[in-house]
Amino acid sequence: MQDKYETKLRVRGYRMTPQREMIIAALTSSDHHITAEEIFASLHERTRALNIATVYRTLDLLVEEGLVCRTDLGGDRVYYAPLRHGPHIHLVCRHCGQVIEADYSQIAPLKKRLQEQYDFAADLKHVSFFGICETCQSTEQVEN
Amino acid sequence: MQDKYETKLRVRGYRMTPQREMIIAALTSSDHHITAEEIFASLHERTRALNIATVYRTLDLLVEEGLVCRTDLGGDRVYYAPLRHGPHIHLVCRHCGQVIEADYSQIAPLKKRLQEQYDFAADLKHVSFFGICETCQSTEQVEN
DNA sequence: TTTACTGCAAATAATTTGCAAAACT
DNA sequence: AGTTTTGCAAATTATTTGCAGTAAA
Repeated sequence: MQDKYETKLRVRGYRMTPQREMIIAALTSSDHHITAEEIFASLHERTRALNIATVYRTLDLLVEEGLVCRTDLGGDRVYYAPLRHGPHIHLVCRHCGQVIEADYSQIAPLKKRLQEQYDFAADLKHVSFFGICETCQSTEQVEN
Repeated sequence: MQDKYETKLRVRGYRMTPQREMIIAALTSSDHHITAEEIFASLHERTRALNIATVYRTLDLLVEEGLVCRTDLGGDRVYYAPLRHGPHIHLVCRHCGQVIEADYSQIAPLKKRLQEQYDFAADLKHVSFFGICETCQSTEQVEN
């Protein structure tokens, strides 16, 4: 699985290093969105051969090469995820922080309408929407 | 126009100060989204009786009181705008930075669908979508 | 007079960067 | 060997905060 990433990077002229291998492994083994800091923390407890700056640089590289998706899930940290699932929507609960992944087909009509009516080519492939999830709706009052 | 803001704040027990007046005036007179730094800069060139920290604190207050909308338009700064228009969508061009305001009705169906299918109450009142605007589409290649 | 509000300067905190040393190919 | 990549530590930058002084009410 990580092999694909490594092969692509090699083919494109990048070098493969233990650090990059670790980071890719951490990314692909996590099935959720993950921050640079989380990747660093999970790896750093085993080996000291990794620096947080390298994590950021590698993530930037992976995003630029289109192998990883960078997502804003609110808050101050940026999240990363492998692209394997393809486009999807993030439904981020403001109360419990849970992230539900909704089907991309949900916004296809919207994308079409924005193009037609505003001539705007919206990139909705990894959009995040904020709100309140089912569980928290029953607990909290909905301010909507 | 600003009077409404000031009245509401007074009624809710807040004090009215020259600084808050200035900030509210700057916000309401700007018909676009504006950053804290921009507000500060525009006011500070006339009077030294204003501090950037006060701008941030006042904006926080106005947002908490529901009088101003805080919006993430990508990039590292946060944008603010008076709520007068009511809910709307921001279409942010990644190329030229232009922000088109699209009608909220565009996403009403999406909101409904997310509620039905995922039991998720999405807050889409001031959503931003990133993409390429008409002008830039003809200039640039569309990576979509 | 009371206590909210402001100014100032220092603190945060995620991310970035310069540069010399290390290590892929 | 030659160039990319890394580690380290310092820089960046929007925003926040502690605190003492100022000013609404």
